[in-house]
Amino acid sequence: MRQTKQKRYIMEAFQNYHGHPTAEELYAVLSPKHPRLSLATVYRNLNQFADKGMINRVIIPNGPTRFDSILDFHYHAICEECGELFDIDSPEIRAVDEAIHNIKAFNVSNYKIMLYGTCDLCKVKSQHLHENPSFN
Amino acid sequence: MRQTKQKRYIMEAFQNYHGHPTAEELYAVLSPKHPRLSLATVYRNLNQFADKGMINRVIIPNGPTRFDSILDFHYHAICEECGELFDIDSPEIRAVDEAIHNIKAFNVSNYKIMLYGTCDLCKVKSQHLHENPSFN
DNA sequence: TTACATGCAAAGTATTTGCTTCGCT
DNA sequence: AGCGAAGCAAATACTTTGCATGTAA
Repeated sequence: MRQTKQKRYIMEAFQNYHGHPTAEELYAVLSPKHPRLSLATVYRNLNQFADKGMINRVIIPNGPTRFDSILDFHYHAICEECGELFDIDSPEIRAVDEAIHNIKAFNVSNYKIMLYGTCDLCKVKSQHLHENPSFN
Repeated sequence: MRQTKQKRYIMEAFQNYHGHPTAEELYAVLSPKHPRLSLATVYRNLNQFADKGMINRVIIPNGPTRFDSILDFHYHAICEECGELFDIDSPEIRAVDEAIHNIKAFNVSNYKIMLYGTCDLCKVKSQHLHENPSFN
């Protein structure tokens, strides 16, 4: 993998990005400063980084692929209220992973899991709304 | 949901289809007998059936959505050799489901999981190849 | 210098939608 | 009769690819 300034720009923008950007989102950040950068290059490089294991691809059902800088073990969860993607880890999640490794059938070598629920912020919001319907 | 002959054709083709068809695959089966049937109608009806809980939508990472007639609890697994999608159930899989229900964070209300491994047929094939490299 | 990367536009894949017409109920 | 559904084509969303040019090693 050859060093290019595009690769550096993309990796830098990715690391400064809070959350889990899509290729388009990174392109939107980079495009103003680097008008000649093309979306295809962003896609190509993010895919290359992911293939090399430098970053994580998070496939979203019914949505664009997002990328994740956390390489350590964790799960992903989508908040059904706000649509945001979150990184999740806990002892209970380790227990899920362990249970999956116990599956004997099918030579299971790998898996993808996506959790759906409510993030902390949306949980608080709906509580306030419940207590005071004019809250927004 | 209004009764139409298209709905009947699609549901019938779906039930006669062995495995997990995509909208395109069902359309390919139906199109010769019903040349006026449109792919959009197949999509619209499969989505309607799924929304009504009559059939199951199986979202495939990097691939077209497949549909499943089994409504009972089970998981899905993709064979990494042949690409086929399989229905899976076993006590170990129930244990995974249980472990997921034990997750306290994020108010997890739902999840999607896809297992990757090797199906029985491909397992046998690769054993034969191992024992006799000319096997095919 | 040469092989890989980029930019750009075009194509690809999967699916949905606008709109007119059709046909259940 | 009225309104949801079908047919068709076009649009959409996301992503990849072909090809000429650029540039890192």
